[in-house]
Amino acid sequence: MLFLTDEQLRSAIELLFFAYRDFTGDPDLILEERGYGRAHHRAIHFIKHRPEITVAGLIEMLGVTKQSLNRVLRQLIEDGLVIQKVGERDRRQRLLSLSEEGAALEVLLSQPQRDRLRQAYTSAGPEAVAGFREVLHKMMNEGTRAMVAEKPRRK
Amino acid sequence: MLFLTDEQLRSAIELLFFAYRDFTGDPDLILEERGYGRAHHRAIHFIKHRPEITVAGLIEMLGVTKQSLNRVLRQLIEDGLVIQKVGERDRRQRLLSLSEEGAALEVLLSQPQRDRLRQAYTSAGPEAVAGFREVLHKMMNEGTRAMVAEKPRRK
DNA sequence: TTGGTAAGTCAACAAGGCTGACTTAAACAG
DNA sequence: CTGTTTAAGTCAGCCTTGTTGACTTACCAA
Repeated sequence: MLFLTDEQLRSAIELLFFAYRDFTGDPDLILEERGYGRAHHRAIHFIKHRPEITVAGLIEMLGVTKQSLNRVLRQLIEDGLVIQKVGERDRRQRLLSLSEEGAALEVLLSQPQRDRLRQAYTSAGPEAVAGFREVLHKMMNEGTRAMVAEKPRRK
Repeated sequence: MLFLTDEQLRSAIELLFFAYRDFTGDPDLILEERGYGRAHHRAIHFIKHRPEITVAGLIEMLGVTKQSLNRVLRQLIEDGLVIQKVGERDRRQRLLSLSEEGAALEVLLSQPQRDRLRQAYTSAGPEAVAGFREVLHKMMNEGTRAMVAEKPRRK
């Protein structure tokens, strides 16, 4: 298999490193203006796309500890970007969603990332995109795979 | 363009997040045993594949400050994994390369990542791989693109 | 000989991970 | 009803890895 040389694999490691670095670098300027970091961005992203997610659910998505998440979540709630609602089925739960202000920030933060992807996708074409998605999908751990929602969902 | 829906772009953001997380998670166990972190891994990777790189060159690749790199580089040199050689053309330069021990650790660290890629590549097939690489390439910033060496090189 | 450059270092700080211990409130099992 | 488990939140302390700023030493080059 010619496409599986050590050199191919090595350069894929670097491709991932550089592409991911540039990709995540985009929102940092906006975040910094508001005194937030990447951890805030990640929380905002998942709350946006999985409204009414529980704290435990968010912890699982992000793969961090409760204490680590709590630090950024507390700020976001205090600043009025994230809204907590007591669970109806289980009143111990706090269901999380974005306020209008929070949703606005999410759009602002993801805009440069979507622009970057759109440009790369357009230039590479649909078949390349399908391959891109397929490889990324197959790179994930078994348990992780289920976390990529193909359509927005609650939990 | 049907493949450029907002939903497609959003799920690509998550695909990248999860795939990259699992991908970089692999070597962490090995690193921890030796008291190293990801920063050490990155330095080792680039020194391995660009032997005789200068300190300034490495700083540029990694996109970190001299002080930040120095902390991990100092350890690696003290531990005998990285070797410094005074530059011949310019004696102010310190040319970096891995000792045998350092090279052995590099192999150990990159093994799970190569395994993961090989498995994903094999399962997805050559055309998907080509698309994967193309999109990643086009996602990078202009200036970053030149840093992915297609063949191992010095500098 | 002088000015710029490569490397290295010290100090201080911040973000964002972690563990461990503990509280409160609610759900659940018996 | 009682006791246990669970969801969330908090405090304290630690680590890694990034940052700025200031400064030294050695070397190159004009």
